[in-house]
Amino acid sequence: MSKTSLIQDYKTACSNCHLRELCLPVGLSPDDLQKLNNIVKTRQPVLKGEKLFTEGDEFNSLFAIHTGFFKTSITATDDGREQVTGFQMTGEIIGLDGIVNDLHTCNAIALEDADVCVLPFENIELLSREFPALQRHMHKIMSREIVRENEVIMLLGTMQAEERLAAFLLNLFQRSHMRGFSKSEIVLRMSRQDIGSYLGITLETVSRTFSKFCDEGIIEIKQRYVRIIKPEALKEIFNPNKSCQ
Amino acid sequence: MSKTSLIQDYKTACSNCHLRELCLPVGLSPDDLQKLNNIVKTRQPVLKGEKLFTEGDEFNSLFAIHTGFFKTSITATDDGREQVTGFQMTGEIIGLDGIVNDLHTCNAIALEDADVCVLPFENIELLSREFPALQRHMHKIMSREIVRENEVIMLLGTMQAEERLAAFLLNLFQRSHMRGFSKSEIVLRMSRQDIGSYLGITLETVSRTFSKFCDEGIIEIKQRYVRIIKPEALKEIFNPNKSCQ
DNA sequence: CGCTTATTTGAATGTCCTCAATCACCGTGG
DNA sequence: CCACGGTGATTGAGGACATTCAAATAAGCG
Repeated sequence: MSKTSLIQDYKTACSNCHLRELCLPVGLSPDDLQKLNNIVKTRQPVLKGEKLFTEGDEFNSLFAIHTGFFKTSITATDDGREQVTGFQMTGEIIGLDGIVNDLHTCNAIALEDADVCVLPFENIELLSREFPALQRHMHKIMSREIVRENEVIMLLGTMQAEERLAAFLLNLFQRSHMRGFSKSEIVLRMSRQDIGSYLGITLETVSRTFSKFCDEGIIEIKQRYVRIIKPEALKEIFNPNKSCQ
Repeated sequence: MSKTSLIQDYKTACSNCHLRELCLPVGLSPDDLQKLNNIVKTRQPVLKGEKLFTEGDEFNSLFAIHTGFFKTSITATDDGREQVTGFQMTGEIIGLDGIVNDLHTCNAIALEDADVCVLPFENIELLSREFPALQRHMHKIMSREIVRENEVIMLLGTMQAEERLAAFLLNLFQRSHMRGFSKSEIVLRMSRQDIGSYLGITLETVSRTFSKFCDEGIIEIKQRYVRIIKPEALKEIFNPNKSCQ
């Protein structure tokens, strides 16, 4: 075994990856866990601004984000309109949209330098047949994505700008906090344009709404640095009619 | 074997169901196909207006629509806002959102009298481990739902009212036509309120936009009956900048 | 046939968008 | 080190599209 492959084996082994609880928390015995290491083919770097995959690319693998931050987007076939469909961080899986037609139907772009674990889908299906716990986990991951998108649809269908931005911030901070970062401070990895696209509003409205929150003492914001001063106020904006029920 | 169970076996057998190509088109040998019949537990009627499941219900099964038409919706936790997340017709599978937390996270309501096949999820997982073709099919169904929701997000995030309604009509007619119905005529099963909720606009805007399409000779509409006169015009509205690219 | 609900249409209002200018930041090169 | 250009973000003013509120009409259901 070459030195290179030894290093790679070490680097890509799920069994001793500190992200496993986030990424593949299937309850397996230590022996079975070794087999799970076969699920990862390689670790692949993606530089900031680079595309991991694009609409129309052949689908072979899912990707688990080891480090870094991505956005996914789709573009209207005819005019060039872009719609950001999500932001993904450490431990999250991207590429699920590609399974149905063996083609990726969205773009995944790194918003900071990243490393992803390449999970060949054939491996996943093979191992899923062997390990019910892994099978169940894959089903849950897909279902979770469906539920997440349901929530985005709700946001886009019923909320106005301030509510959308409050929901966005709360969600981002919650996920960031789950990964061991501060509950109150964050550095946004995406532009105002990206936020606006995701929330179905213009970048100017994003900026104006941030400023409004700032004036009201709810957040502190300087460019991409955000600090939450009054989380309750954000939750109140997110659920405006709470007291009316 | 009692007469009842014989009838049920006959009624719910996938192997001789005329919808199989729509619902479970997995390439299996006749012998294997017999085993697939075990996937369906029962056939269950749902009357118009009844709920098949509700947010918070325990999740046990997916449902395949045998006959009928459903809407799925979610409601904001605090105020009562409803967001319609989709309309489902014959051959489509509902309930995928429930897998992740073993709880349904949306409501499924019959918009006309319906029959659904109850597919216990444990059966699906068991048979999926045995039949790679079924496993692959289930993955594709979930991925398809993710892609569908991506398209809804695009619609809600970037399109204006006329485009949304054009996209809605084209999608509905296409799916209806795939099931052997007319390419140009349809009877809507849902209210203007439901359409508006799905498209993120008010019922008044739905009505006004229908009237506008009517004035322009693109469609003919009388209450819930719709006839498409100029499908190209609808496609043009859906893709406004086609000629500019 | 009468009641209830769904749909259509109108007028006024409001939220967000568009267009435009200014400002802040970051990296580059002088 | 600082000036410079480019990109990203903020802010303002006017306008457009969709909403809200309201009334009238039509349709479905007992």
